[in-house]
Amino acid sequence: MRINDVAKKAGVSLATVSRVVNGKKVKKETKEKVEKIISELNYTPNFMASSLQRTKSNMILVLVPAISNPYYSAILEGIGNTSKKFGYNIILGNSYWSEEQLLDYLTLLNKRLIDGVILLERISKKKIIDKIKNENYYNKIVQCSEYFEDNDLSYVTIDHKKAAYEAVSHLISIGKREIYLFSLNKDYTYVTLRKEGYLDALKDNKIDFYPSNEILLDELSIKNAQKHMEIFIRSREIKNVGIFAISDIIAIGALKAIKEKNIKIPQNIAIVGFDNIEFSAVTDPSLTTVSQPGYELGAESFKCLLRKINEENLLPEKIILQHELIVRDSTNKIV
Amino acid sequence: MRINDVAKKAGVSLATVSRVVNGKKVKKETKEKVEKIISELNYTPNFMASSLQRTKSNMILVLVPAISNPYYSAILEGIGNTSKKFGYNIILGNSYWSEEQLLDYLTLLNKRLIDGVILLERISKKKIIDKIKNENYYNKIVQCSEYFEDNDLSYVTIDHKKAAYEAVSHLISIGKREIYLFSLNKDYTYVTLRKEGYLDALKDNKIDFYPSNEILLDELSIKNAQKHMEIFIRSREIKNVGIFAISDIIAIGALKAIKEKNIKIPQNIAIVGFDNIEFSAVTDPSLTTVSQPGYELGAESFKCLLRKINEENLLPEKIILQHELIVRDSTNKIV
DNA sequence: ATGAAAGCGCTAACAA
DNA sequence: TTGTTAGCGCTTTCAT
Repeated sequence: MRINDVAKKAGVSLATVSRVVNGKKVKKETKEKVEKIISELNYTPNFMASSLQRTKSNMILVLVPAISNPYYSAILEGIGNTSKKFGYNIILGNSYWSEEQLLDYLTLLNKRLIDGVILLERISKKKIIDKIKNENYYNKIVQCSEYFEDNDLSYVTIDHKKAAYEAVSHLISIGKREIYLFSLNKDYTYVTLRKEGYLDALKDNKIDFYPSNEILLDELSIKNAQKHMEIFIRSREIKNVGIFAISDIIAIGALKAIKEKNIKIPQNIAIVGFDNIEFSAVTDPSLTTVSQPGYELGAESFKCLLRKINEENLLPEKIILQHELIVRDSTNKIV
Repeated sequence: MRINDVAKKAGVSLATVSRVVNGKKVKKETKEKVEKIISELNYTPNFMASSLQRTKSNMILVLVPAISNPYYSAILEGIGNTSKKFGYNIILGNSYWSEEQLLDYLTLLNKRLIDGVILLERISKKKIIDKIKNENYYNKIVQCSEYFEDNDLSYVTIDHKKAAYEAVSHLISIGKREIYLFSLNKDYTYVTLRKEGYLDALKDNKIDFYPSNEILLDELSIKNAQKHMEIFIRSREIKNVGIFAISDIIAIGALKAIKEKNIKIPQNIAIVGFDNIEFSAVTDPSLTTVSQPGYELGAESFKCLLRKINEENLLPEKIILQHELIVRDSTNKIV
């Protein structure tokens, strides 16, 4: 079933059918006649043929480190709904934290399979920057949430530093002065910024920071966080501790370990997470956390990418959305 | 940068370059020469052009009701890793439980954008069956986990009925005889089968079933489950109750409501979930649940689809993988 | 308003 | 082993 079959049956040229299909100017009667035949024959244009000709696929890649983190689902929903509205399809890529995989996925741009990329994974190694520079992909990539600060790259994110500052200040406001940072041993901008926010909050409250205040996980997983919290508890006296975990995943694992030792929350340990994933509301106790506007992050990222693709705004855009501290029982004295 | 540019620079015909790119027989020296030029020019074949010619895209669609359910992440990992190994890319589709969206996604087959579909969403309405029949898509679709029983459609799943039977039998074995089913008010095969397993277990233990034993949620969400469990608790005396929730999402929401009322678990309420999502291990108490082999379900689904695409086995395959009951504290008397 | 024809970049059948 | 050439199915320019 090709455009030619439709043309013949409708008694017009294939150019006319193409015009009808693409909503170009065609006489009303002709249009109706052609549309009738199209639906009779159940004709659907061949995606490859039209993409090849238009040198545009209307597909974009969304690349995440690991889809298993529910934090991404709201973002994906935002991207998915918005992109659909504009006639785009999404390819989802999982990098599994690997730079090789990321580079591999970026070749989809070279293949002309995708028109652009929304990147939730970090841009690290020189290799990746070089590729972006050499192939001039500055207008084909928008970073979302995580970002690499570069004069020519756009991103949509939140103010991670400020959010962390507020989270830690909250711990201080409920009387904690011994505050630990549960973080990741990975070189992500958001990790660095959240640590900076943590440090600033300590400083502004005249609390000293010691390297031992920082617990670094090699891997972002509930189990791993649980393990590290068990060790943490075993290795010191717990009296009036505050924990700032840079991800709900970490906070939830930690919470489990704390509960199992029957340590009073928030009296002896208060804990704040980050991301406000759905599960953080139903842990026991419920988890105080920073809510990121996931859906909007996704939606705005797509719109930003679309501006690049359509060449409506080729200037780098740096968009910061609002976060919100959600106070729940893990830091609530009234419990 | 086209294949022709490579051909000219290498002093061969474009056919030869094509052969090198596609790993066809070419004299070793020619091959090396061409490969050198390819990497010099940084040539990547145009996906659309080769797909158009080969009438094959090496892309498949994976369609889920809602990516926010972590149950899907292991399955997606299985599909993703396996498909990558065979040179396929994945498009992820979210139907958001809507048949219209599903139908919409299936048109990607008509557009020749995808070679096949792994369906984790249900096939319901006549419309969908008709489409599959009319377009003869029997060999382009493999169902995974959820399935519609049809003589000509393949699927990869577990024995939902047996798994539910074991879960409920377990509740009975720890002394519960008042057992409620927390389920979904949706016409999914897996929902029906899990109910049948539940009913069989009751029957085999001479426990009567009353319609009031079944609590149906309109929507699969933690919040919704929590709300329903709150109503449940308010409306009856809780003494020695067992709950079988057909999804961990439901069980986790319910658990939160139970905890908030300080009802003893498992003494007064014991609860079993389904899916063994990561969070079920760190709820308080940890959740007894049925573990599905998510990664394998995904991997096998892809391999099955590949057999259809490659016409290696066009017979419908009905593959049942093994599940496992994971007993944790929500049903463990020793707690 | 419509048609004819060139060509998007590639693969594969056939020829040499 | 390699080259020539005919499309894959569509969009778009240029003519009419």
